[in-house]
Amino acid sequence: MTERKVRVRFAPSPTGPLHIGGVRTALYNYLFAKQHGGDLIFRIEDTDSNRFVEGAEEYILESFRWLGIKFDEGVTFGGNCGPYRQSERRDIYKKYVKVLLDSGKAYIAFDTPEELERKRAEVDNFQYDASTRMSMRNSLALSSEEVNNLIESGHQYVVRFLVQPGEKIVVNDIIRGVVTIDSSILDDKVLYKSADELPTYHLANIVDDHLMNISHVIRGEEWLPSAPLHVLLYRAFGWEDTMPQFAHLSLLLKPEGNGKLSKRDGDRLGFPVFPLEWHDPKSGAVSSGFRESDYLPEAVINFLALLGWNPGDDVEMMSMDDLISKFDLSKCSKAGARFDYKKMIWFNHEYILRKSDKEIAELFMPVVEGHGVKTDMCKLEKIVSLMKGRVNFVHELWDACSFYFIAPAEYDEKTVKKRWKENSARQMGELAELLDGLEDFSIENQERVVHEWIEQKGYGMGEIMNAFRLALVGEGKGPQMFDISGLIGKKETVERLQRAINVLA
RNA sequence: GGCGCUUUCGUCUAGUGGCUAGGACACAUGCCUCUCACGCAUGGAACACGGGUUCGAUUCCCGUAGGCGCUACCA
Repeated sequence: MTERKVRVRFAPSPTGPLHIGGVRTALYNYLFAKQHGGDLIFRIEDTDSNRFVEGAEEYILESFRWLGIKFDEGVTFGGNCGPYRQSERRDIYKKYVKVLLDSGKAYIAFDTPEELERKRAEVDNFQYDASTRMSMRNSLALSSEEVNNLIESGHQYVVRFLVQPGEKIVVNDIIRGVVTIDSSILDDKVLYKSADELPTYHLANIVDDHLMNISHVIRGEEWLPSAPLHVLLYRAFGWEDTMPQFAHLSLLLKPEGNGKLSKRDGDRLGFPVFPLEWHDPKSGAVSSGFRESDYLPEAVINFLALLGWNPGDDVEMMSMDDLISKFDLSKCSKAGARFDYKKMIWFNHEYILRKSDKEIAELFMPVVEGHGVKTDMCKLEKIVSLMKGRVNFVHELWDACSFYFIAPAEYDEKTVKKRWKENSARQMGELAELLDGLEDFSIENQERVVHEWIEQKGYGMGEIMNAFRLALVGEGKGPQMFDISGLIGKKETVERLQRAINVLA
């Protein structure tokens, strides 16, 4: 077999925000394409006009821009296989529906949805297939005259695929190996609806993948049961020799309990399941997104890549380039993976640690300004360097370090009880005087002078430092004391000391 | 119900016909220390069950059970 150029696609339906499982599928497609120097195509599968949601397509595109997943071809990206929106490919599908009809591989059926509904209610496990099709209203059971009359009198119809029973169909899956099923369990799937002149997923999918030269279909496990049908369709068109290779990915499951991951889990446990915040145009409901919840895109990518795939070594921190070089479809796990959002938070922490102080300071600046504080980048970078290791999210930096900008309005009761002793007011008074007299207010000099003074007076290091901290911070937290006083400056340090003495005395 | 997929610590997973079954998250303890964190160290914690095959099965085979998915004129 000649080596084919790798061409893969991500083909969502514009029915709402992009689920995080879909993001992972897109990511795996991207990694696979880039590793093989291939193309990733963005196709919109909007063959169900009833489920179209305004803004969904733009949302999906924006999500991938944020995550750094790039497409080579498709809707908004151009390419030679367009149009890439299925609703704009009606004429193409009609042509292939006719091919199937003419060759007897498909037939026309007039049964209305209501009739089928009734049938399903009457007959247990009713299925439109070899065992039932001759008793239904279709072009196999009716005379061609009747069929023509029905069409000409304006009856709506569908085109169904004619499945021959009793055949073993083999699907070769990169992740799961050989999957064999009996064609008898398949039903005569609807491929086309005259009502909206659009195909269903199955037909559109096969025609497009063929016409767009797709080499590998990497998609969710929910498609595995229909893979045999797809094989049959490739065969019916005579395209079996260029049929793409399949890889069916396991699904993402709830962090706890049973079932697949849903938006409700995120709401309940406090994490997003969508890349970006989504405002539902109909209900007005707002769903949180990773971006707005302050996750770094690199962290989301890294976490998602490892959910259902593992390079086989112990390395967990990987950039997009690392992932591209290491990714391996055959190493994807077969079983579903629970969405371990706590580990994702850890990844975010690690990425904050790895980013430069400057990068984090730039992300943090709007948060600071949002609290009505004006500061300069230089100071903020210093603060970030002292504090970034303590947080999981950039916005948490504010709670961790607001004391750099704002003097404590009150003093934490428990800390006061523990750290503010009988002698504290007097000692802090001495300290204020000592620091106020300092010419050189550098961290090093403060430290030297204060330590000398503590030793000379015979004070305890802890009693002084903890009371000092309470005065500057308002509670018992923060980095080394002189890193605080040094940054807020002599005047502010002395003022805060004096205020504490007055309030707590 | 039918069909298919699947099963290693609580979670994500590595791995093997013979190993003290490895790593990470989470959890616990300790160290560090002027506090709170970070960090570091240590610890507990798994081969779903029952039959085979085999000198020996977590690993191979068959069942059972659990989990997941599909079963639309949705994707």
